[in-house]
Amino acid sequence: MEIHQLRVFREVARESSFTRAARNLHCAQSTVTGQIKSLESSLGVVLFLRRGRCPIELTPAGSVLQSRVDQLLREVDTMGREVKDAARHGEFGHQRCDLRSAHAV
Amino acid sequence: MEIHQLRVFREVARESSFTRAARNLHCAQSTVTGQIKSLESSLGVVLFLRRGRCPIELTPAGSVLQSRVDQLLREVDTMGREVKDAARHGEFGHQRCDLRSAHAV
DNA sequence: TAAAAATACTCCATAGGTATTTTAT
DNA sequence: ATAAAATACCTATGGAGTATTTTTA
Repeated sequence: MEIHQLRVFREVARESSFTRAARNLHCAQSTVTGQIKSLESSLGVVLFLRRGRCPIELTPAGSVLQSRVDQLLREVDTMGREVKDAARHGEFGHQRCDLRSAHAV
Repeated sequence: MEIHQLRVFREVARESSFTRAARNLHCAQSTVTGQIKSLESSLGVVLFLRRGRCPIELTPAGSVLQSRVDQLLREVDTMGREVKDAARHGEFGHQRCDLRSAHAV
């Protein structure tokens, strides 16, 4: 289970469509299929019932994931923002914060 | 930022050492270095101050990440468990839960 | 038959390893 | 000198694409 796979999952579940999710995510439909497949195999569960035709349907496992994934991705994004903020205007009374020189090789 | 990178980060921060983290995670020291580097580059920040010698030290950005990552990974693991549980003994009064046949190709 | 997902294939990026070098104590 | 991290290099996996096939409403 990886974060980028959860983002793909969220979009597929929201759209009930691999094709529309791919359009919204600016990637190929086969990429979405692959991401969902590898997410499913890492979890050991099937998340969507495919019927060769839109709209696809969530399995019980997929429903549970959908009910959790939004909140989790929000927390991930918040965490990322806070980490970046700490690097930018963070605690410089903390000695040896040579982040800029370390960054600018 | 990916989940496996956050697991590596958590262990490095806990141990204050790339080498010990690698041992605990059963992987090579250079793998840990690489994971932390790619995490840092995806976030655009430096997380550890390296001094060619143990123990390494967290930057302000690294400290913020450390203060959040445990909780987040716990939620990830909980979510994974719940998804698997839903597939195993989940809502079978929900019609067409043919997960087993879909699984056993 | 038409729209959507799966598949086959190719390509490239990167995860992960071993061996070595650099660095700081 | 020694212990730890960085680096160089190699391989294998998998992410991402295009083109095609399969499926079902």
